[in-house]
Amino acid sequence: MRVTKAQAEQNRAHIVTTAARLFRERGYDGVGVAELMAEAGFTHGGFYKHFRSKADLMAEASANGLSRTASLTETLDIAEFVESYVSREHRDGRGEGCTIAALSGDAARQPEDIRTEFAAGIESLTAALQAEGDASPDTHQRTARATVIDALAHSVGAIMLSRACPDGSSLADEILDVCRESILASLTHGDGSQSAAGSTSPQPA
Amino acid sequence: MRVTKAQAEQNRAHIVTTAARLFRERGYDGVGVAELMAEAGFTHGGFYKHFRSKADLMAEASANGLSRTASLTETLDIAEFVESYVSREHRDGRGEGCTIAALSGDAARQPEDIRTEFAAGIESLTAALQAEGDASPDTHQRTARATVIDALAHSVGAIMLSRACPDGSSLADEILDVCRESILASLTHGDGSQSAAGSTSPQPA
DNA sequence: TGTACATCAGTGAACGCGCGTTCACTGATGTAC
DNA sequence: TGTACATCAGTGAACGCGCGTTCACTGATGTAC
Repeated sequence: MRVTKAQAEQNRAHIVTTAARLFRERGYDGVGVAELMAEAGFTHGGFYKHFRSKADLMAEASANGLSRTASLTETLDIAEFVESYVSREHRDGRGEGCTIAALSGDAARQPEDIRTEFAAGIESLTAALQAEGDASPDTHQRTARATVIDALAHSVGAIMLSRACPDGSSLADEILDVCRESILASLTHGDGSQSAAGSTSPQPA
Repeated sequence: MRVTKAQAEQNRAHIVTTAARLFRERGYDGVGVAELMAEAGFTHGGFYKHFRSKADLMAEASANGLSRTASLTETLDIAEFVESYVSREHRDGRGEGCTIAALSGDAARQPEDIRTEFAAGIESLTAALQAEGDASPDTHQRTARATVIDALAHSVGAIMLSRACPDGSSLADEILDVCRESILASLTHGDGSQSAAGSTSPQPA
């Protein structure tokens, strides 16, 4: 059943993006090779015609997922990013969401090649958020880069904490609301004082 | 080889705290029952005299680790907490560190009983940080509770992002430094504007 | 352009291995008299 | 208090199962002439 070179490349890419999504949903250990190949529409044996090992695919899928996140962010300024990132939709859609939020807990225990991909992914995302928007210029407080890194870490923490709570719990939503407001406020003015009466997002009760 | 009731209870407690540490270090899936019992000084068969399943121990070890974190925090005010939490020592000492930072990525994929423990753990830690320190009173901006939740999520995000980077990478340290300064600044003044210079930052139009 | 052969993506059975869990057994502890 | 028996924490072999990986095989694709 040989397949054209173009088709084989396409199949390989499909396996990688399928794996990236499944890993985001269930973690690296939560997805087996056979299951992953079945989800992509193949039998498991062919896996090793494309990848040397599951560990190799883990690294490649991570890189793929991370660059996808950076791409999706390229048209957003940092406030828009935070609005969409620190949201119930993102929290509840692991598979389609940010690879950093979904897998950085797992990545911390993985070999260096995967952590290198994560560092590169964080750099890309930071660059994308700095590039967009004339906004977040250097203040006398901190550089634009520091502002972006800080908001990113804050946003990731909010999503991860919210996801660790039971579905539908009030704490899960409270964490998101509190953090979204705080991050947006810190972006609006210097490094973060007073709010405007007319903030866009709902306040927690 | 029967053992006194007191000894059995002590052994059980030892298994739970050993498991809590190992899970923090390697994740729930990264530690097997046999390995865990060996680390605690027993053979694997006896495991089921204490616990109904590995899943049961996972929930109990999580609760144990989370309450340990809250206890250790009881004497700290929130600024002291952030100083020690957003640090290289904490980042590099998963096993002895915060259960939330170590396992919330994994917890998000676990059954509800574990996520319920995490929500309770976040509440305890929040309460401990609110109780301590006359500080962080309500501002016109947000409640003391919101301040604590926000700083906690921000701190967790900083540690998790830093841990996802390669050991010794400059980005890993930069994330920690940027976030620590930012969180402390947001605690020192209202919700975070200007530094000692005392001038209000010019607002970008 | 047409023919003959080598390549290799994909298949599906099989491998060894480690996992969570069960079980018959041991022997000191706890209890009934 | 002393004796006889039941309890049960801990042992270590064994279980079925799913994992990552290997392998002989298929047959359409790609290539050499």
